[in-house]
Amino acid sequence: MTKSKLSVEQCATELKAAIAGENRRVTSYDVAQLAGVSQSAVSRCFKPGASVSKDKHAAVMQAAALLDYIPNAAARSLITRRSNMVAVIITNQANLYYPELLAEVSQQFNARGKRLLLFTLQRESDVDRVLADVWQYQVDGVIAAARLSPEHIAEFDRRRMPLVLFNRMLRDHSVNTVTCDHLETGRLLVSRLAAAGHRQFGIIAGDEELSVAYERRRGACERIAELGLPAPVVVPGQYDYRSGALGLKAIIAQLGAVPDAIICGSDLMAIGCLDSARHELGIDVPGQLSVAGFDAVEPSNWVSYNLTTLRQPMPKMAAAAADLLCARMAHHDTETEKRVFSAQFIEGATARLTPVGARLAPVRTATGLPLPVAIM
Amino acid sequence: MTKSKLSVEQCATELKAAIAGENRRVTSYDVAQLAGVSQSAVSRCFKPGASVSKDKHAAVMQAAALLDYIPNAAARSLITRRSNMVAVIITNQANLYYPELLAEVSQQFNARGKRLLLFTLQRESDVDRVLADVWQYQVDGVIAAARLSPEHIAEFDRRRMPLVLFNRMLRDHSVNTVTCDHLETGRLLVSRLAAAGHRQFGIIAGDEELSVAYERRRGACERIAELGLPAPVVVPGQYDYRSGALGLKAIIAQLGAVPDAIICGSDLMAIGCLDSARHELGIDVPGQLSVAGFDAVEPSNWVSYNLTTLRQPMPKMAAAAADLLCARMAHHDTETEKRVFSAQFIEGATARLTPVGARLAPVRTATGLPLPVAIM
DNA sequence: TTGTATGCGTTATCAG
DNA sequence: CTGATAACGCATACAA
Repeated sequence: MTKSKLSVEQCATELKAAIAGENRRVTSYDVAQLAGVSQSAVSRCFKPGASVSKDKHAAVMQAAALLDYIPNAAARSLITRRSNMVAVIITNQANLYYPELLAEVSQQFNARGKRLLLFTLQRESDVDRVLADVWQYQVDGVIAAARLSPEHIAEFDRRRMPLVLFNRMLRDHSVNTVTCDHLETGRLLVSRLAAAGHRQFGIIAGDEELSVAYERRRGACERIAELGLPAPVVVPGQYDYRSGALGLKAIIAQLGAVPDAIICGSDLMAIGCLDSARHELGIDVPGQLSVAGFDAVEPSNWVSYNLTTLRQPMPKMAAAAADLLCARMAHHDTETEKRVFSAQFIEGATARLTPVGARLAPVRTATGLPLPVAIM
Repeated sequence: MTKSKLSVEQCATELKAAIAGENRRVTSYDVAQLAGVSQSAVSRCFKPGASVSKDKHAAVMQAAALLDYIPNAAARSLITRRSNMVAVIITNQANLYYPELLAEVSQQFNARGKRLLLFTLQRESDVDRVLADVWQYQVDGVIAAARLSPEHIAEFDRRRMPLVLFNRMLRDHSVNTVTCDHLETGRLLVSRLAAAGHRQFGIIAGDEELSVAYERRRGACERIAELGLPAPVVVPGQYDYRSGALGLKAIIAQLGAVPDAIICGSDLMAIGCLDSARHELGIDVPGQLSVAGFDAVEPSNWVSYNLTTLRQPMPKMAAAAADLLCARMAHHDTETEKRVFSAQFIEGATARLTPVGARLAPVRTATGLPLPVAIM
């Protein structure tokens, strides 16, 4: 036994040397030769539910280990037509929640045996260049946290490439989507602030080409109108820290006074607004002015800020995106679905709030589908 | 002309239908057939420096466009033995500078025609599982911002897989590395603080299994000893916000007093320390206590903090990593190189500092190689 | 259970 | 410049 094993090892070293000499990779043929079986037997040994006898399996695995053999994913994907890779397209915003998103999505797909091919966009316009790569690399599906045009969507359809949009809505298009109900979230924030007596609102919006920013702003405006409050002052922003200070000043200038509350399209802007109000303009927050944001990025929770904000259930959203995409990859004919989550209200300490009295209306989904999970 | 073109288009639609019927992909053979050329001609048309006649090229490209043909990267990588993919292995720390790293690295490699296969580690121990995937996917090289054991390094060598360590040092191992001179950075920080009169230091270290944390701490301690200052109080931390407050209290408890300055292994800890000092313990920073961090993450620059810290030149480091890896991928026999950058001192306002008088000693590299760029 | 033979879609080689 | 042909490394239908 020991003797035979030794000789196998000797053969292995010889074989490895030969392979290195030919300057090629270790293939299943090499393993087969060393183990004294056919190439297909080796292939089967590396396939989960294959039918191989116990001792043959052992022999193959030993040979494979001796040769440092690992199946070649490129060759496999060529024949199986699945690469087990998923592309993630993500805009390179200063958005502090993207790392969290990326970490969650990565974890979810790894758990499902998929690897992530990462595409970060400097500008939204890079998406065309990136898509060409996506097609080349034969990924099994795509998660897009970037703005896609209807033409892009059409190309996904044409190529039958499974797609899940993350926090990007595209009206009138049948495409898998995972989002928060940002409209409802905007409404909710106004409701809570109005209940505490705030009447004059200022809004620092994000880039309204983004559905997230648009919906948050629209939800807030809608609710303000419904409640018969004065029209809010809306100024644009870029989702970054600097926009917060600029927006605050623009609102004050436009209104000729400090409003009761400022709603910012993102935490970054809220934090910028807060810093400017407190340290630059000497405004008491929340005594004189309430400030609220969206996203609950890590710094919003720091003692210096303790921001009133709304948290997206990122882990659940990432899991949902993975589920949706995997389902679509398994059966191309599954119906598209929009999963809409609701955000969790974080009271924080930058807004004057009264304890929540009335329960809020249930979150509605755009498709009328049932809401998977109500986080509130 | 128009007539012939029309007929080509008709053929294209027919061909596409046939392909769809056979449920297969569009291949270079299909394009060749439609364009009336050989398959090799098609292949050449998609290769940058190929020799194809002008009109043939045009015909092929037209046919390709009509059929939505894109070369299959898996098949290409099978024959060329290059996948044009680079793996990035990154620990999923709350480290706020990782998104910046990822964005920069992504951009750098995309510019060089490489795609990123992303592997995020929940725990450092996941690295074994991840490496198996790395071998499978036939990536051309690996950027690792994670802790690798000498055994791991050995496996990279054995498989002749190009590797660049990012901000991880491995002593006594010949491996491409891009880092900041964290030792010098620690020394520098102490020098500046000592020059301003700080004598009693506290240090909140990071996880010292990480070379970054270890070197920052050691550099600081070394310099403190050299200057003949009292021994610093060193407490452990986890690189996160919470560790800052815990560390501060531990230092005060251990010392029985508030030290002159606290050096934190990361900005996150410095910010946590700062918040705790100011808002929890009522300590005046920098009047009573100076606080400094490392990394210059985005929040360190916010008005509420304006942290004294040191910035790693991330764009240059990412570019260096890409350069190093690409060089190694092109010629496997290039010598290993350690590129050591120096950090930029950010004065901020959380430490009492005197204007810099004496110039600092030049940064030294571990290998004695010239320093590529002195950022200071 | 096992081996044989074939094909996945491309690039490389070589003769014309 | 062009086309035929041979790899690349694997998975799978089929025969044994």
